[in-house]
Amino acid sequence: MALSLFNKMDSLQEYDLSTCSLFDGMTNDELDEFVDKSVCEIWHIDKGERVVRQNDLIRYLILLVDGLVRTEMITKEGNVLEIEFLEPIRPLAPAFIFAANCRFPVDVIAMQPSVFYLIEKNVWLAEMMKNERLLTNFLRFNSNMTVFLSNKVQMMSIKSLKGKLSLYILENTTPQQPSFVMKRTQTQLAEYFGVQRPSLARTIGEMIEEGLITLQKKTLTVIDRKNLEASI
Amino acid sequence: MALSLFNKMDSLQEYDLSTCSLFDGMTNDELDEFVDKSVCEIWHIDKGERVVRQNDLIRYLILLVDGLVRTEMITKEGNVLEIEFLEPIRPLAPAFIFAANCRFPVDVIAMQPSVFYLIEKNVWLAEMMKNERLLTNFLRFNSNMTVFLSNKVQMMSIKSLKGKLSLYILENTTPQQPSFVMKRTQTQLAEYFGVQRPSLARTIGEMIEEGLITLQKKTLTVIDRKNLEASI
DNA sequence: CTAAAGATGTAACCGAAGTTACAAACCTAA
DNA sequence: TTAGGTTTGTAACTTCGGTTACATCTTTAG
Repeated sequence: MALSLFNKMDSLQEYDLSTCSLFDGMTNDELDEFVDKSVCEIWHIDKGERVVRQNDLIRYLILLVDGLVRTEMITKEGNVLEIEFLEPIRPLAPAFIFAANCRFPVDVIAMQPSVFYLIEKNVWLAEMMKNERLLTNFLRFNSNMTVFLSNKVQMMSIKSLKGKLSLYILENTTPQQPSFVMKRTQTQLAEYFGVQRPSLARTIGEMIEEGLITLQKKTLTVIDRKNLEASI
Repeated sequence: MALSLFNKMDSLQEYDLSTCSLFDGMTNDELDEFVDKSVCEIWHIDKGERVVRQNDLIRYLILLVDGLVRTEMITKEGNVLEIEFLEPIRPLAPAFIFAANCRFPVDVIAMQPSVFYLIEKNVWLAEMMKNERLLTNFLRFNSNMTVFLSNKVQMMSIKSLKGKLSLYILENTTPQQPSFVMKRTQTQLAEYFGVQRPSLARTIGEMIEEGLITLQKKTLTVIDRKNLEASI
C-alpha cells in the first residue's frame, strides 16, 4: 500500500484546520495545541490509492488535510454507487466513529495525492469532553451527515430517472441563476443516480427535446423551470 | 389536534427509562433526578394521530415513553416510504436535533395511544456536558442511526425487487431458524420496498415457483438459502 | 501535433416493474 | 353466521430503464 508514515514532528502546523466547521469558534492557539497533543499519525496517500475500505474497522478520527478524495459504496449487486467528493479540511465518516459496530460505510479513494491526520478515538472523546465548542461542532457535523443521508434516501426514493435528474438540476440552479456547469462526467453522474450511462444520455436528450433545458458542453441551462418542477 | 398537555407533576416516574440504551449505565436515582429536572412537557397522543410532521422544526428532544409509533416519509412523488416502527422507550429523531437546519425528516404517527416526554434542547445539551455516560450513549445512538440510514441507502441501491426481497428474508432468518412470521401485510411491505403491491405478489409467487421459499399464511420459510443469497 | 483514451450521442431490442382490473380468500364486527 | 371490508393471487398490457453496439466528439499525453 502506497502510504508513508511520518513522525508527527515532520509536518504538523502545515494546514489551517480552522477552515473546517468541525473547529468553528476555536482560536489558532487552541488548534495548534490540539493538533500537537492529539494527532498520533500522518498518512500520505498517492493518487488513485484507496485510503480506507468499506467495512474497515474505524480506529481513528481521520482528517483529510490536503488533496481530494472520492467516497463510494459497493452495492450488493456489485455496482458502484458514488456518494460524494470530499475536499480538505474534512473528517472521514465522523458520524460512524461511535457506533456500536463502527466500520467505514464507504470506500475512500484519493483523487489527488492526499494527506491525513489521525487522532485516536479516545483522545478525540476526551477533547470533546473538555471543549464544549468542539462537542457542539461535532454534534452538528454528525447531524448534518444524517440530514445528508436522509436526503439521499429521499432522492433515491424518486423512481424515475427524469425525476431524479430534475431534482438534481433544480438544486443546482435558481430562477435568478438558471445555468450551472456540470462538474461530473455523464458516466459519474449516471453512477450517482445509480443508472446506466446511455439511459442518462437518453433522458437528457429527451428533456432537451421537450424544451425543459439546454446543454452546451458542460453548461446546463434551465429553460422551463415550472415543468421541470412538475416532472419530479 | 388530539393532544393533552399535562402538568409534569401528573405522571412522572411512570416509565422505566433505563430500558432505553440512551440511558445505559445510569442509576435509577440519576434517571429520576434527570426526568425531574429536565422534562418540561408531556404529550398524550391518540391512536392514528400524527405526532410530528415531516419538516417540523425540532425544538425538543422528544421521548416516546408509552405506546407505539410508525415513521414515514413522503417522497417528492407523493408516495409513502415507510421507514420503521418505534417502541418505547425511544427518542424521536435524536440524530437531527443538533443539525444546522434541524427539522424532522419523517412523519411520526401514533399506532396506539402514545405518551411523550419533552426535553428542551439546551437542557439536554447541558445534561450531556455534565454526564459523560449520557454523552457517549447519545453519540453511539446517533452513530447507530447513521449506520441504519446508510444500510437503508444500500438496500435501496439494490435495484431488483427480487434482490430486495431476498435481502429482507435473509435478514429475518438464519440457517438454523429458516422461518419467520411476516408482521406486515403485503401492501405495507410493498410500500417499504417502494414498489407496487401486485409487483411484490408476483415476485413472491416467482420465488415460490423457483423453490427458494414457501409461504403458508404469514409464515415464510427459506428452502434454498444458497440461491436466495445468490439472487441479491 | 498527433495518437490514444475518454466522453458523448444514438439506435434496436429486451426485460422488470408499473398499471389496471377482477376474482378469490380471509378476517371481523354486527 | 353472514355481510362488508381488507388482503391476496393473477392476468394483460404498457412503460421505463438496461444492454449492447457503434459512431462521433474531446481531452490529454507523448
